[in-house]
Amino acid sequence: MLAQAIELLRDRSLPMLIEQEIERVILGGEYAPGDKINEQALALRFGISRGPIREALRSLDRTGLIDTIPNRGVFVRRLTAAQAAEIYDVRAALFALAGQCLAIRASAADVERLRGHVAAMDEAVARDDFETYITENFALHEAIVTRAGNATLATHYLALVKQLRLYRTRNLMLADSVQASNEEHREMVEAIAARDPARAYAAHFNHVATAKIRLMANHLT
Amino acid sequence: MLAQAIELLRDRSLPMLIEQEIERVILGGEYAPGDKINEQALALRFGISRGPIREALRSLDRTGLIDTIPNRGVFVRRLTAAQAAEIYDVRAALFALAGQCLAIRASAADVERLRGHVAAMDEAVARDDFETYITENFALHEAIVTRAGNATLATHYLALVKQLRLYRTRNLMLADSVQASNEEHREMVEAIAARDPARAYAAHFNHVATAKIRLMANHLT
DNA sequence: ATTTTGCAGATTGTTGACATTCTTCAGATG
DNA sequence: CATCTGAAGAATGTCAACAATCTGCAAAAT
Repeated sequence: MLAQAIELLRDRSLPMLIEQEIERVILGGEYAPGDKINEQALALRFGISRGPIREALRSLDRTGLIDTIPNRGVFVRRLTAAQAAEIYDVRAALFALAGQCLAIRASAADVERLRGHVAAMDEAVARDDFETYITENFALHEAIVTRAGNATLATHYLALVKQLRLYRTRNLMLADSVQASNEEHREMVEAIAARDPARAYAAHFNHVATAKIRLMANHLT
Repeated sequence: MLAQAIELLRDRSLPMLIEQEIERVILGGEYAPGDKINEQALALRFGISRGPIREALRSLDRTGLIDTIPNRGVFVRRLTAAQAAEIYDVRAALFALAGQCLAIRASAADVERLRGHVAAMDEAVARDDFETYITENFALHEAIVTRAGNATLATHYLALVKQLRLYRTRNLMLADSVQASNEEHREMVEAIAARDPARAYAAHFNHVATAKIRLMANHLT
């Protein structure tokens, strides 16, 4: 127990842990976009002083999850539809690059793993198990991005996805759109399996571009 | 004078100013990659306490300019050749997107401005004025990225360029490579002027990809 | 001779207190 | 009645001191 706690703090400082925790709180929806974040309240909640809290907030600010206004405080970032669209465009470019890279260097194990995620999503759709679908969906995207062999790419991509979680519309994925989305996944994975970089690039770009359109259409309702 | 200082602090807090200053010191080469950054020394240098210094460092850490090792301190980030190559690949993808976007929405004034930068670089090359060339070169890239109409894209692109400044090889641009580079600039700008997104995308991507090759070749010498 | 141990100094981590700024709202003013 | 003024309370900004950890080196042990 103690050894575990020590191990935890070996390369994770208190501000880093606090940052992770505040991020969880924000993305978990406990604070809504636009809400003010009170330093004292957080310090009290975690039983520490305001110093580490402030350090964590400076980091979250750079991550794009909060807005800091001097002498006014920090607020959960509020994304406009236009900003969300911007982020989707950048994300599409990065994801396409990831797909292209992975199509070049993917191992047989990589391909097998990706196919596993697609199959799991197929089953989840059949079972109307949306929770599993969402988990597997993220796992597939993360696997593609982290196995692409470019850590910088992965970092920036994941930062964008985090920011997008601040843009919560009625995010109820319609059953048929989910199925269509997984067809796109299949094309992505098969392009990678075929070791076809151009095809993978197109499939990955198209997937995010389509997701953007779906989201924007959803936004109008 | 006072009013100016007050105005400066209106939406720029002390930690933000300090962050900018530390960044300047790092990118200015005063600290070399791998060097340890002493909090106390910085606090003394700026005549403030360590609190704001630490906040600035947490932000710089997320920016990717420093590495933080708990209980050991912060160090100027050291980029390997492989990491620099990674960053170039991501940068190429983002810059290509910027070129594509700008080709769609550029105003006549935008095109004129871009052509002005290219012309200034032509003149600088003729005069062997490398300093001006570098300034204009950055100005052109920044103009393209900020006028592309996607703030997220600009933010991430500029962050990558900042990181690349940590990778200093013998960065003496050879005279003919500079001229070749400006020919690429001309093609980029003319593609934008022609309002041809696909051509602009290709020209911008090619420019960064070529720059990467030049840098990597340079690295082997 | 090599490794280990154990200080002493230096550096990072954290805290609580104080200074400054902002927010709120009641009361005054036109 | 609307607007302005200004004090009280609360929140952010900064600091200096203390605690915990690391580094370097000398002395001891194998």
